[in-house]
This record gives sequence, structure tokens and C-alpha cells, in this order.
Amino acid sequence: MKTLSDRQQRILSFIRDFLEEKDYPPTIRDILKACQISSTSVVDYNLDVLEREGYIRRDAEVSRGIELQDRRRRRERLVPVPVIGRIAAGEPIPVPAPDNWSMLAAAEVVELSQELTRGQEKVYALRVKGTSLVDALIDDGDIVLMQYVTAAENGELVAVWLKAEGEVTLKRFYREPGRIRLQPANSQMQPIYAEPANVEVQGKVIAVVRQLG
Amino acid sequence: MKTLSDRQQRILSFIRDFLEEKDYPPTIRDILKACQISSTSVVDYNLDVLEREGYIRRDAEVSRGIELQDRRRRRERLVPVPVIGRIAAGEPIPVPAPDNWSMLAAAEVVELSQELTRGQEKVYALRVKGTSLVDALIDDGDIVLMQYVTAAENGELVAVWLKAEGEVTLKRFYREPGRIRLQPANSQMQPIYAEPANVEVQGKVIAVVRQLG
DNA sequence: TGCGTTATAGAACAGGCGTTCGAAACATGA
DNA sequence: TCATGTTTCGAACGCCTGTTCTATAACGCA
Repeated sequence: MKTLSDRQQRILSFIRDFLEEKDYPPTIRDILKACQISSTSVVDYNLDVLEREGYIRRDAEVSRGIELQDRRRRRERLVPVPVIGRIAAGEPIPVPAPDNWSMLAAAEVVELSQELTRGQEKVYALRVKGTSLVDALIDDGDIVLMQYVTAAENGELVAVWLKAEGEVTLKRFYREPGRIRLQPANSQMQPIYAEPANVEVQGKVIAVVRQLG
Repeated sequence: MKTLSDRQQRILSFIRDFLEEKDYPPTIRDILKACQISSTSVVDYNLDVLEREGYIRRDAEVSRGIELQDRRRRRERLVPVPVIGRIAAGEPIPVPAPDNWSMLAAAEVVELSQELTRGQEKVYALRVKGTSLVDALIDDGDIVLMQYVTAAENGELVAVWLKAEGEVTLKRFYREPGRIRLQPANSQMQPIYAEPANVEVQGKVIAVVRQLG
């Protein structure tokens, strides 16, 4: 990647500013005026250089057919995550049905990088209420990122739906002979034992986010 | 906000898909072909409706002058945060100089919503090494979001630079008569006492992010 | 039935816009 | 100094593109 000329850098940053303001790319003549160039062919020439050097991508014969490469890369790393409610001991989670996943209406949406969600699909978020998870280093008010799964490995922190009781809690999951042990992360609380038929896994915790004052 | 007609919804989602793929808006005739409309005036008509209803914004007499409103809102809520290194007891943090903030080259960048960073400027991130912060509910491997500040309130979790020792640690900050107490979050560790002249605050923790296996 | 509103359609206009070509200025290096 | 490649310039071509005008239904409402 060669070093850009002064004029090329000005063009590049103008395109960036233009996109920031308008959300669509400038025309060649927009660039011409902004960078005080006297001919469209000069702009065309320098845009070709910028494309050859990998800074932009051009679509031939298309008005405003300019795309910033780093902008595209950044956009592709982002995932919108719906925050769909709160969780606390004894309160049900309104877990979305897995079918209408894309169109769910969440009051809050957090955009996170794919590094955080590990590129997983079916990710949602819950706000934790109470200190029942302090031993899992999860505090009151934390946001837990959940992935929708229906099966869990031993020791994983999962949201489980207890059918008979009609409630959902966040516990560590252990499959034992003839029963399932749901271990609270808080050591002062007792484990819950449940029959396998009564337990429905609704998701596992894949990340924790906390904001401090 | 009235309910959109079938055709208007198709137009809206086509614009969205087009932007997703190309990163610049479609022309009226692009929409015409994609939505099987037989006249440009019909597209124009429906775009006007979409603008009146607040879904898009149009720039008059400008090719591809269409902007999705939610796209703009989303973009403005995002902030790129550089992950600039690791922190552990006895290791220095490479805190960036506050002057060349915008142009720093970080190995890793996390994009976060402004809700997370609280819209603050000068935010960076550190990866935590070791369990010295377990009592602050911060685990080994967690990412702490830091805001660059040079002064701290009592009790805040801050990164401090000990000039004489030439090292940086993450501790709770307490100003005491004639000295500063740096309290480890881990209760098994002893506090450090330092002279005020020897202490330089380099940032405070504003959020914690953890990924689980 | 008549009337205003909404939605669709076709066509044409005028300026927008990317492209191309010839020429010249400029820098680089043998 | 000459040759070569880079960069700039002005102008013109021709398709692209938003706009506008007129016409035609479809629909609700009185």
C-alpha cells in the first residue's frame, strides 16, 4: 500500500465526511468542488488510484458508486442484540419464540461486535435483577448475553424453564442420575433438584456486560 | 405513523437490502425494477409517502438521495473503542496520549453502543489478566472499559500509574490524609499506600465485559 | 350518483453524472 | 538531455436519474 498524495488524502477524508453527514456517497463533481479540483477527470483518475490501493471500491457507470472499504468491514462486524427483559429468581423470562426471531420488537437494542457474540445466531440479552449470581461474578443490574439453545452441557450457566412451577431462573446446569441439579451461583442458596421432564433449557449465557457509575 | 401498504413495505425492505449489499442507496429505477413497478412516478409517489411517515429522508434533485432513518439513528449510537492492551498487577498499561487519540492504531477494536460508553469521549479498553479483581466481580480475561480521566472520586475503580515503581495497577481509589490508599478488589490482598505526588490516575472503569466459553 | 383522495401508469424534459480523449505540465531517472 | 511515467486539465459525449404532467382506475363517503 503506497503512500497517498496530499490530494488523495483530502479526497478520502472528504468522502468519509460526506458519508458521515448524508449517508450516501458523493458524486465525482461533489468531490471536485470540495477538493478544489478543476476537472472531473482528475477526480476520476485519483479515485482509480484509491481503488487500486484498496481504500475504496468503485462500481463502474454507477452514480455515487463509491464505497469505503473500512466502512464495509466495520459494518459487517456488528450484530444487533435485543434486550428483551429482566431476570430474577422466580420471575419468568419472556424468551422469544425461535421462529419469528428477526422481527421481534424489543424495547432496547444493543449493537455488539461479532467478537462478543462469537458470531452466533439467536442471541438475546437479559438484565439481571438481584444478587443471586454474585458467585458467578454477575452483579445486580448486569446485562447477560444469552444464546438460544435447547440443550446444555454440565456446568454451563443456563436459563431454565421449570414447567410445573411456571418460572424461569438462571442457574448452573448439572445432569445427575435420574434428576437435574440446578446450582445457584450464589453459595448461600441451596441447589434445586428437578425431573428432566420438568426442565426446559431456554438459553445459555455467553457474555456478561456491566456498567459502573 | 400509519400502516404501510404492501408495496411500500417491499420498497422499504429493498432499500435496506440494497444498502446492506452496496453501501449506497438505490436509484428510483433500481427500486422500479426490483419491486416490479411500471413507472418511476409510482416509486416517487411511494417514496414521498415513506418520507412523510418518517421511514426515510429524501434529498430533492439528488441521485440516490435516500436515507434510512433508523440506519442513521443506529449509526449515531455506535462508538469504536480500541482495546489497547492487558492489565495485571505490576504491569504497565500503554495508555495512549490524549492528544493523538483519534488516530491511534489498536490491534483490536470493539464497537459499542453509546449506552455502554455513556456517550463519553476518550474511552479505551483493557483485558484483565489474573484474579486480583474478583471481589469487584471482575474475572481473569474480562475486558474493562476505561475512560481517560486524570482525577478520581473516592471509591472509584481506577487505573493508577505509580511513578516511582514504574508500574500501573487497577485499584479502588481512596484519598486519605497525607496519602492515597489503593485498595485491591481482592480481599486477600493488602492495600497499597502511596504519596499523592507519586500517583497519577490514568482512567476509571466505566464498564466490564466478559465472554464465557 | 357525484366527488375528493389515493394509487398506478406512461411519457417526456432537463439537468446530473460517469466516462473518454487529446494535450500539457511535472517529476524521475538513465 | 532525452525518455518515461505520473498527474492535471478542459471539453465533449451520452446515458442516468429525479421531476413533472396528464390520464386512468379504485375506493370511501355523502
